[in-house]
Amino acid sequence: MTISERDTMGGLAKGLLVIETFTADRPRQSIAEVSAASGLDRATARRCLLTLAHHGYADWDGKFFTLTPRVLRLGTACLATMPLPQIVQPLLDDLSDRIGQSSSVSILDGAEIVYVARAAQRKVMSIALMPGSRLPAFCTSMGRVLLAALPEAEVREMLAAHPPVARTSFTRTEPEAILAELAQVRAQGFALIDQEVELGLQSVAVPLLNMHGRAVAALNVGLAAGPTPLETTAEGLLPALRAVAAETRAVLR
Amino acid sequence: MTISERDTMGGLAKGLLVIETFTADRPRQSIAEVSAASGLDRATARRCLLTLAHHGYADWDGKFFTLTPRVLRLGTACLATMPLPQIVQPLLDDLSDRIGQSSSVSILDGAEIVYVARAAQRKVMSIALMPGSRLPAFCTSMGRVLLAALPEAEVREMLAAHPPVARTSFTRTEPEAILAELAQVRAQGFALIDQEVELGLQSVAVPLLNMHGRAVAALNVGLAAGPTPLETTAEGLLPALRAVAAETRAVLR
DNA sequence: TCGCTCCGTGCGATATGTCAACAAATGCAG
DNA sequence: CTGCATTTGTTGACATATCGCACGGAGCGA
Repeated sequence: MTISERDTMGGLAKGLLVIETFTADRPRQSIAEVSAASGLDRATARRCLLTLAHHGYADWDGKFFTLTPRVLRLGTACLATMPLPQIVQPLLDDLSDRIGQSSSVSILDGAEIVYVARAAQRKVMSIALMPGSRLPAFCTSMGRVLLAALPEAEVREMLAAHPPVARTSFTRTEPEAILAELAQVRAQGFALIDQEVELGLQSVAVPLLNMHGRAVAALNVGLAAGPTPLETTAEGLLPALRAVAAETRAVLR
Repeated sequence: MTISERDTMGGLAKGLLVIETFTADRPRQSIAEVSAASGLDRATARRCLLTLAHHGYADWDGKFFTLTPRVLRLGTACLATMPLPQIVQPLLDDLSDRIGQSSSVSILDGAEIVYVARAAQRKVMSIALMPGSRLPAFCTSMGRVLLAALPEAEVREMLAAHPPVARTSFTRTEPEAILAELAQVRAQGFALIDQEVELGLQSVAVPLLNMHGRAVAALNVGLAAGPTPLETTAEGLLPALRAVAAETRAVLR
């Protein structure tokens, strides 16, 4: 059950590391840049890049490497293995249609939430969210719901390892304040976020439990901040959210 | 420029192959299953899987392996390196808003188109499309536009390598018919699809050219099939599509 | 020309793939 | 339930691939 150091392939891990060095800031990299970004030897980085290029995962103009859409296939191979998106997408579409707001489903990956399905309605967020998009867990409604399902010690560790960074003046960043919020979320069964991710954006999230009662994902709806208190608006939305959660429960494992 | 067999890492290629063996049909696989699906030796497949698990790309319950959302990060690393999605997303949002239909941008990857940005409006398609989703190029409006930009010999080869499969009774599958369509698309500068992907779904696409005049992507809008002839509806939509294409041209490389 | 950085390559040490053997698990027939 | 056949996971040994280091050469700016 435990993975011994002996039966693991360094080359594979290094190659994946190389892929991850490509970011929006560095879409085109030379061998030396990848080497610096990954900490690998230049010769090794070169072999990784050439391998990626040879198999169509990267393009090479003799100097710079770029990732190709072929790499996307890896990610979607993963999304495709999740039953969740397929199950919830129609429910999200329907939900968004009825309440007139964007709704999303995400799961937790470390200290981040990953969107796995989304029905966009009107645009309130400045950035486009899509399946695969990531946001920090600590300041999002879905993140709060998912963190609340974890042992407190684990969350404390996570916050220490990834110190919260404020995104707006509303963002709570002190670990103790966040843990207190989580306790409340745990008690009330939903999370409210008021402009902690982005100014003007509020949201409500509930956990999606599987058949064993474990929170495997979260469902939220976004709102444009208005004069109505968030609590009041949330009251109105929660039944619809809970209805979706109830519908999915039986089919999630 | 040419990649010699000597400077490639077998392990990396094999690991990526292993990741790609996970599909919607086979989300949970044992070592032997992966070995069979990838053609690798059981011992090798085991090492790949253990490596993936060790680095958080896979989960292991002692018997079956599953991919984790960590793998998604590879795909999004790739999406993030593309300037295209960020550039076109706001334009798509605006376009969809004005014409009241879903619009998307995709690029060509082999014989498939890959969605890189999308503004969903109402739901006409049975399956949810999202960035990263793939459809065959030969029967989609965006695919036709992108194939039309390729040398005919290349398309002919591609059609031979990936024989078209009919998705509806409207789908053209004979290579010659498709090539004829492509010639027309090339001549008129846009593509129309009438229920070749899915019954009840029509669409119009135009190429997005970069500053050098090369078609690097395609833009489309979907329509619910109705009594109005597709040509007529398309007439009305094309100016808006072309306006977006013109706006993006200067910034695409 | 010099100094610098970067790319490609040769080499010894090490990691790793392949193959075969083995043990445990599984399935099946009676 | 038993015995047998088959599949599966794991391990060991050996040949080979690959890593990381070091070096040489090319490009480039001063």
